[in-house]
Amino acid sequence: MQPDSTDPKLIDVARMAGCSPATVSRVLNGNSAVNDAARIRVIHAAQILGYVPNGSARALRSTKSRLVGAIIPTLDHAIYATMVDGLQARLSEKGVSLIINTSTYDIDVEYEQAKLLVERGAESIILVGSTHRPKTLALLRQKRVAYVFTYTNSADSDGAAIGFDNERAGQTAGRFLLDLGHTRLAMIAGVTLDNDRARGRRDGFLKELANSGVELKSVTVLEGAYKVESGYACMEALMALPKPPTAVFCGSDILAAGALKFCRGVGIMVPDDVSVMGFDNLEIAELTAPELTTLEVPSKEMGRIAADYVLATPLQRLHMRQRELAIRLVVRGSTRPLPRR
Amino acid sequence: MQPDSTDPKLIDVARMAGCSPATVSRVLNGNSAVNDAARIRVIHAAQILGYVPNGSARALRSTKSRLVGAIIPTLDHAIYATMVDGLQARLSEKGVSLIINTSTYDIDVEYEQAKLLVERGAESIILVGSTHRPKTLALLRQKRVAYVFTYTNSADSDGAAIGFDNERAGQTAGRFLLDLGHTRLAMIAGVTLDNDRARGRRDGFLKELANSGVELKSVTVLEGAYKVESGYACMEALMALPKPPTAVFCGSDILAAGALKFCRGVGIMVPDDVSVMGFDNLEIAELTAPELTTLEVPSKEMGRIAADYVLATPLQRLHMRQRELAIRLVVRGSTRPLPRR
DNA sequence: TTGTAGGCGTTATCAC
DNA sequence: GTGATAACGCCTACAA
Repeated sequence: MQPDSTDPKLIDVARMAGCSPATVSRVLNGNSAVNDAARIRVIHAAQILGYVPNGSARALRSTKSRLVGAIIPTLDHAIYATMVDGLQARLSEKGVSLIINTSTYDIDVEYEQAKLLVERGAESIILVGSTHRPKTLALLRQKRVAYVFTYTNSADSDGAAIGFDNERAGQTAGRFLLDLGHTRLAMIAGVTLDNDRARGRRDGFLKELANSGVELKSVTVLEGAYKVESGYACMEALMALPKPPTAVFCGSDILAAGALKFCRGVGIMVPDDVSVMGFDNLEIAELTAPELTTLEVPSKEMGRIAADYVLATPLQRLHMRQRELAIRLVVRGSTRPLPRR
Repeated sequence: MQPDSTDPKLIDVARMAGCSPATVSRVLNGNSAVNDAARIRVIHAAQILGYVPNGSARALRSTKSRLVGAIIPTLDHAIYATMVDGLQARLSEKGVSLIINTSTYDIDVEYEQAKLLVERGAESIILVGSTHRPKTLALLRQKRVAYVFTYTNSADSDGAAIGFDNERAGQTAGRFLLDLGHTRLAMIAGVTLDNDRARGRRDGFLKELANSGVELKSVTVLEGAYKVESGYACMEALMALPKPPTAVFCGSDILAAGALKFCRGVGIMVPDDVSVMGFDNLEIAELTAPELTTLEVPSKEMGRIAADYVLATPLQRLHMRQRELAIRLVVRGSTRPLPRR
């Protein structure tokens, strides 16, 4: 917004309404009691002049910015876009604006963006996962910016966590495939570097297999970025093994969709030749052929709950610091019991 | 950010560096010449103190907020999420923050959000399409906020447009299907109310058919929200017609995917029984079976170009006000020539 | 090259 | 219930 001498300010509204700036401010903020007649005049004057308050001045004087920040890995993954959609919708209802930043899964980039958000006066920041640079969290604490981890259930001492137990989710997947009778298993995981969610899912999956007596050295785990091509390439590698798996757990529906695509291309039948399981329950999970068995992650709800948390008072927050959401197993056509041979 | 007496301010940095606030400001803004020794001392002091500038005070004093707003219909549609991803990435490189708002396709909601963005001091605003409330644009003009339309090629007198000709895109789709020999055609369009993009695609499609002598009253056009279920339901309705179409153009890949899903469920073969064409070239277009023939919309690029526009100086912008991007036809397996009977 | 001083638009603290 | 008045933290002439 360019400065402009004709741009009406609060003082102009006051003049037109025949009162002091203080009264206008009171009306605008709905705070203390103001005479009804005066209130009407102020509202009317503001309307006529097309007055729009200056948020910067407001923030400066009141130390309340009504700004919240979010740093997510990317918006190109529906799971995060949906979370942000829910977050924004809820914040918007309360007149709070959301600044969004993507870190491309890089926690150093995340730090830089956190700094910028602090500078902009963000009152709270939503982060993804629980793996962050110590200096990032130190900065937020020092500047008294509330922060929330999402997609995880492990909060640190100062922040909150809204999400689920990725390790348990991985176990659930493992159990499901084991119960189907599969013993030759493999996993296409997301990149686990600096990514507690991907790591948790993998560890939980392997743990469940080990608990059931599966030899872990027989379980191939490949890692790939959350892209269709990665899923494709990893599935190709898995099926080229001397003893290919009969069931593959993928760390994301995107990877699973890529795996399905590979199978379709080379004539491998899913689920007859191999069962494929995804994670997230994205829209695509219902569009592939066969449709994907997967674990549903409540992204939209997570965004809404994160919004509720940051909108709450510090006192209310105490009861909201740990919020674990349920993960639902969605069984569709991409998995089946291991046939007896 | 809560106020705090121990929170270092610019003046504290000045004291520690043994210089005046003005010098600190100059160093921070990299403006005028400052003695190297002093510069070093300032940077060092800021570092030690963990100084973070107050964006509100900066914005208030300099009337430059380094804030840009975007109002999009939803983040649950990959096409917008991707555009925002590109937009944010580019803005971030220049230290500009992005506030994002979703309008849920409602131009009255859009107006409210524009007001809030103006209040926050957004210097520019990215909008989708060219259909907006007159008062929305009037507000932006009055407050001297630059605005950009995306996904369209029709700018108004003050704004810029970065996108493509939806009508021509619709024609392209029509021509493609006609050239394949189809004459019994139908369309599953997006909701056209207040949506120039959906309307343009539909009108262009019908225009091309009419130009080629197709009786328009024989062409069924259904409208549905951009959801899988809508595509499914509309396709169901189309195939129940006395003379079902042999080719269906969908206003979005989402709708097309829903259409495909319906066909798969009831055993209608695509493309043998009916050709289905999408729009957008989303990731899902390569994941369905058969894969979707579609028109590629350069969402990511649009976001980047929109960012370049708002980052440009007013003078540079003059050459960037209309930017038409190419739409590419992507032929895959969901369409085929009409077999001779 | 550096410092001083004034004010950006608003809200909080007082008196009245 | 209302009005002066003084900041909030920073930038930017202008002066030195």
